[in-house]
Amino acid sequence: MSADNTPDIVLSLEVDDPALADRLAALLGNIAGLRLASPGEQAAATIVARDPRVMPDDIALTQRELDVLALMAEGASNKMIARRLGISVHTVKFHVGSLLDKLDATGRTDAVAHAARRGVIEL
Amino acid sequence: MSADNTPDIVLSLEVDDPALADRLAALLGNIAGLRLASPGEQAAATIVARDPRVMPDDIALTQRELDVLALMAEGASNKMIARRLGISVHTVKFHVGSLLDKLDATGRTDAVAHAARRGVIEL
DNA sequence: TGCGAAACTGGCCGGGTGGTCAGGACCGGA
DNA sequence: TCCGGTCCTGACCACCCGGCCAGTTTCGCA
Repeated sequence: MSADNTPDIVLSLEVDDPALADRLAALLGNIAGLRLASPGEQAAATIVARDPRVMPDDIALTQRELDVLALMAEGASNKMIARRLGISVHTVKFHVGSLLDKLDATGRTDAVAHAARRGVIEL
Repeated sequence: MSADNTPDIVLSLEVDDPALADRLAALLGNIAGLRLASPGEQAAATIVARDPRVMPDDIALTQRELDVLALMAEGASNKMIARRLGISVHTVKFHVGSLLDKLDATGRTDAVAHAARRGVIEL
């Protein structure tokens, strides 16, 4: 806490680049009125710096995979996707499998999260 | 630029609460090695603070639900979440059920998408 | 002191999911 | 012409998911 009665502003760090994170932590470490959050502590604000990852070249999704991905992001089940695209559930599973592979995801939720992070889809 | 040859770290502010934004700007304004971004300037990192009042009205998630939600967004299965939080799979399902209810989602993928859209979690 | 909210646990079960096999049709490039 | 990629379909199976029922403890608030 500062000298006055105002509590410190608690900041948490979410910086991918370790070097940048270290520099920020060092700079912000001992500033009056400011404090870095302990792990798990609720922060008033968060310092964010994400790597803009290479994407469109790297991951080449086919049009059909993009169709399936979009419906997955809507929370649709394989059966729903099949109905909407007019194909069989088997084929949907086939595309979902390809997506999990290409996006390096462990499940459909992870796939949607990865795709959103990489800007492949917009939530 | 600092005295040494290392360029300043440029920070941009994305803080909803004007009072908090002012305090942060004042605190960070004159730190050697740090600089706040000019409007439109590309920043190395961003300080983010979503207005805490906007969302609890809308959707009031408990801390535990937020824990579970965060792990869901990482693609973790119920079993993984249970292990990471040190609770049983049943309890995880309980929280997931609450989340699906509160977020008006049909499944975990939908829940993560909804939460990301509403800014409850950051992908 | 009671009462509700939150967190936690258990069992059960229908349906969904993901992986693995198998195949066929189409099309463009080597 | 053959090859690879895309898209499509089928079957099988272990596992996961979500919903249902039931219960416990802890904590804060009226």
